Formats: sequence, C-alpha cells, structure tokens
Amino acid sequence: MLNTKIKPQATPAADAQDETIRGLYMESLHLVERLHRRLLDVIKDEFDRQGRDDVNAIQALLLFNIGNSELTAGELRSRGYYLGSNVSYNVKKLVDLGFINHQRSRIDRRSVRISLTKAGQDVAEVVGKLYERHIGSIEKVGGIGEGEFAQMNKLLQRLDRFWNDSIAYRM
Amino acid sequence: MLNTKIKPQATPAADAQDETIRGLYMESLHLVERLHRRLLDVIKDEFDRQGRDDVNAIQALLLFNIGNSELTAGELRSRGYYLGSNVSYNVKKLVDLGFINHQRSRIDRRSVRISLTKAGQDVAEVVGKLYERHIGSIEKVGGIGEGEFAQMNKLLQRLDRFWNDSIAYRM
DNA sequence: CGGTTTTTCTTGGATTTTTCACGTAAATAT
DNA sequence: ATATTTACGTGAAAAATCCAAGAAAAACCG
Repeated sequence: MLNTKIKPQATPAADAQDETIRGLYMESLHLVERLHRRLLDVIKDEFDRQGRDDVNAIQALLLFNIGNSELTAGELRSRGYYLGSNVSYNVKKLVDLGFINHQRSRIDRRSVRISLTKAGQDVAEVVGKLYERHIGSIEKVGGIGEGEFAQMNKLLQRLDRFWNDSIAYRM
Repeated sequence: MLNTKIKPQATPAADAQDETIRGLYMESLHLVERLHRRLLDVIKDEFDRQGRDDVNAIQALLLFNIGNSELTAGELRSRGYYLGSNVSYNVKKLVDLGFINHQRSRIDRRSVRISLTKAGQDVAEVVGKLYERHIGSIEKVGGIGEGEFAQMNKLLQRLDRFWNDSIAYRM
C-alpha cells in the first residue's frame, strides 16, 4: 500500500526496527477505526434486515449493554457503556422512544435509576442474538479461537493503557 | 445455511466453549470501541497541549492520512481515510479552514483533486510527530513489540473480515 | 448543627455534524 | 444520439455535541 522505502537514513539498526514498527502501528490505527465503524455497520445491517429503523446502532449498543442491569445515568459513562458526552441527552431520547425506564432513586434522590422497558429488551435481544450468531461461527468461519481472542484482547488492552498513560502522564 | 442452533441446550462441552468465547468476544467489542475513542482523545490532547483548537481530532486524522498524496474526494472514502458518509461536508470545511487545496481534475472534470496546504501539512506533522513518539516508546513502555503487533493486526483483520462477510453474505 | 462544597443530573441555546434526497455535470455504455 | 452511471455538490432537517448555568440532594467540616 504505502511505499515504505522512502526514508531518510538514521542509525541503521534502530531505524530499521522503528520502520517496521511504524508500519505495524499505522496499520493498527487504521484497523481500530475500521473495526469500530464495521461493528456499527453490522448492527445497523441487522436492524435493516428486520425492517426496523426506530433505533440506530449506537442506541442499540447502549441498550444491549444495559441489558438486565439497573444502573444510574452516571454509571453508563463510568462503565463505558456510553462513551460520548452528555448522557442525559441520550437517556432522554431513549426514554422518549420508550426503550428505557427512568426514575429517581429513593436512596440517593439525585441519581436516576435506568432500566430497559419491554421494547428496550427487544432491541437488546436483537443485538444479543446477532452476537450469538457471531460467537457460534467466529472460530470456524472467522478463524479466531479462544487463545487468539485472549491474545488479541491482551494486546488491545496494552495499547489502550499505553494511550491512556500517554495522556495521563503527558508523554 | 439455516444452521441456526438457536439457543437450546447444546452439548455441555460446546456450550462451555461458547461461553468462554462469549466473554472474550464481548471484551473485544468493548475494546474496539474504547480504543477508537482513546485514539481520538490522544490526538485531541496533543492539540490541546499545543494550544490549538482550530482542528478537531477527526480532521487532524484525515489530514494526516492525506499526507503528501494528491487524491480525489472519493478516494478519501475508498481508501478508508475518512469513514463517514459526508465527504463533501468535511472537505468543504477543511478548504474553508485553509487546510486543503481543492481543484477540479482536468482529466475527469467530475472529480476533485485534493492536497494539503502548508497549514494542512503542519497539522499532519503534529499528528506525525505524535505517532513518532508512540512508535519510539510503544515497545518498551507499552509492551507491544513487532511480533505482537503483527499478531494483533492479523487477528484484527480477521475480525474485520468476519464482520464484513457477515454483512455481505447475510450471515 | 448550619453553612459550604461536591456530586448527580437536567436544561437550554448555540454550534457542529450527519443524513437524505435530489440535482448537475461529466464520463461511459448501448 | 440516448441512456445510464459516476463523482460531487447542495440545502434542509434531524441528530449530536458543547458549554454554561442551575437545581436538588448528599457529604463534609468546624
């Protein structure tokens, strides 16, 4: 794809190694972006097939993540279920669409308990069944088995931590 | 192709295996989303440090991807440089901001050739230098070396392909 | 306690971005 | 020549984000 042979020469050994890592690193970046998009596409496609257009992929993902839990709006962020800003906006939308219940906690009346309505559970189930199909075929069709998943996740975690640290510790 | 073993009890062994894969698969999904966000955060942070707020992370990423190439608007999508649906909007924005040049091709006058202005190159360079720092420390600090990157990318590609096929072949 | 601070979430408005449907010009096919 | 396809542009509506302000409840503290 990209021509990697055009480069100024520095320390031969270190440079050659960096050069290799560079290509791999850039590839990882592209892959992360692509996969993120692709996952949303897969989910959107699933709802398209069902002829549903009342939820988008991000909402469906959020509803699936909530699942049977009952949590507060804040937890949606802290647990990484919803990574955007302005949780309220999305919660409000999903309440309006009838996918989640929304009521103030009696224990801590500042917070809001959130759970899925029947309609919300249906959405979560569509996503859940989609994932089940994936899980059932990813090993044979996709060529990713347990060991490979474990390895991949370990490395993704390292990358995540690396980036996290590079912000936190101003590297 | 309706090999839909929907849900009922399978053999204990297969079920247990699926159970393991399930956890790993779900973790992968979360990681992909998290990493996508984190990368944007890292880039945003870099521009914050420079006291710049005239480009956002997505734009910076796009400018970096364009680099020294001169390509058409359509190629931004086909090459995966910009994965959104509205190339025109973003291109227009970046032209207005003075980061890219924009002129009709003489060969095919429907298409538009795009390249970075000096200002655009500066943005790309900020991203490029950020990546260089990463590349220089990812192995020691992040614990991801060549072999591990290669392995990770291979698996990410498989996942990408799996998802792509699951849309294309209606699995 | 009473006062202060912090947490948790809501609201409103401005702005940005996305989506969609249609439009145009140029290239290509029949 | 006519029809079709391709590559982009446009404009309006919808969605999402950002930001600042604020309410209510809880936690803290002398």
